[in-house]
Amino acid sequence: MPELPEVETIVRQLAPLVEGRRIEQVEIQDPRWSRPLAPAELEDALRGRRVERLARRGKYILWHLEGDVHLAQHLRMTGSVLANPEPDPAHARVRMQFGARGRATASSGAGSAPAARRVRLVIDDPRRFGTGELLLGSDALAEFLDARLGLEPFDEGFTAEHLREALRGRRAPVKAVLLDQRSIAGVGNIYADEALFRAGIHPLRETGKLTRTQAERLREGIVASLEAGIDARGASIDDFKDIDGVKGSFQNRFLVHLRAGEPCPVCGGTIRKIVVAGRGTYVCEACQPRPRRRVRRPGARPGGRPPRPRAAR
DNA sequence: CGTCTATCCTGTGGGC
DNA sequence: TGCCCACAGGATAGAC
Repeated sequence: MPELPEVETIVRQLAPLVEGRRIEQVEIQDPRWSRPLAPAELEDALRGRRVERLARRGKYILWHLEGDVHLAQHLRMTGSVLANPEPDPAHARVRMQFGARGRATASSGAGSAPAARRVRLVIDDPRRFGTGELLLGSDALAEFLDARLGLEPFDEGFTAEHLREALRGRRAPVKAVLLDQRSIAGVGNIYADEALFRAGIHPLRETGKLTRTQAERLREGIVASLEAGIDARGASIDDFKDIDGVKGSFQNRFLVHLRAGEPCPVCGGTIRKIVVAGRGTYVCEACQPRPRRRVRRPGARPGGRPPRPRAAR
C-alpha cells in the first residue's frame, strides 16, 4: 500500500517522463476515481494541458498543469501508475496518453527512450479506492492540502519541538496520531510500526504523555524508516509496483512489521501482533514497553467489555 | 473539538 | 480440492 516512500518512488520516476509533455488524451473508466466530477468533466479539464511539474505531498501525487490547474492524485490501497504497460493491467481505471516533447534534445543516454517518443500511462487499481481531485488555482490546491496534511517529515521544520507541539494534549494512542495525516503527512501503517519500534515507543502509549526525549527519538525513527523505505524503492507487500512494474524491496527489511512470531532484531524477544486504531500493529514489547493500563473510561464495566451489538444490516 | 466506528472495495487465504 | 467468508486498510462522514 503506497505510503510516502512508495509515492516518492513513483514520482521520482514519473516526473522526468511527463514533465513538459502535453496530456493528449485521458480516459477515466471508473466514475469513482473522478468523483464528485463525472469522468467526462475531469477528462475535459485535463485534456490538452501541458504538465509543468510533478510533485509529492504526503501520499498525494500532485500534477501541476498549465493554466494553474492541478490534479491531486491518491493511490490509496492498491493503486499503481504504470508506464507503457505490456500487457495491459487487469484493473485499469484511468488511461493517459502524452504527446511527444516539443523538441528531441538527443541528449538521452543509450537505452533510454528517445525524448520524442509518446508516453502512455495506465492507473491500475484493483480495489478502486484511488482518486483524482481537480483543483482550479493554486489557492484551491493549498486549501485542499492544508485541510488534510500536516508537516512533511523531510521538511526542515520537522523538528522534535514541532513534533512535540503537534502531539501535545492528544489522548489517542501514538500510533493513531501517526496515522492521522493532519499531524504528520505520509506515514501509514508500515512506517508507523517501523518508526515506533526504532523509537522504542509502544504504539498504545498516550500521545500527549511522550517525553521530550521520546519525541526526539520518534522524529528520528520516522525519518529513518521513511528514508530506508525510499532507499529500498518502497515496500511491496501485496502489489505495490513502480511505474515499470518492478516491486520494491523494503518488505525484506521490515524490523517488526508483518513479523509476528519472529525474533526481535534488537533483543531477540518475540514480535507480537496487536490491533491499534483498528490496524494490524507489530511490536516488540521488550523494546517497546507496554504502557500502564490506560485510564478507564467512565461507565466502563468492571467485568470485561460489554457485548457489542452487531451492526444491523 | 477530539476520538471512535463504519464504510467504501475486491483479491487473498485460512478453515473446513 | 474447492468453497466460503473474514480480513486487509487510507481516508472520511457521521456518531458520540
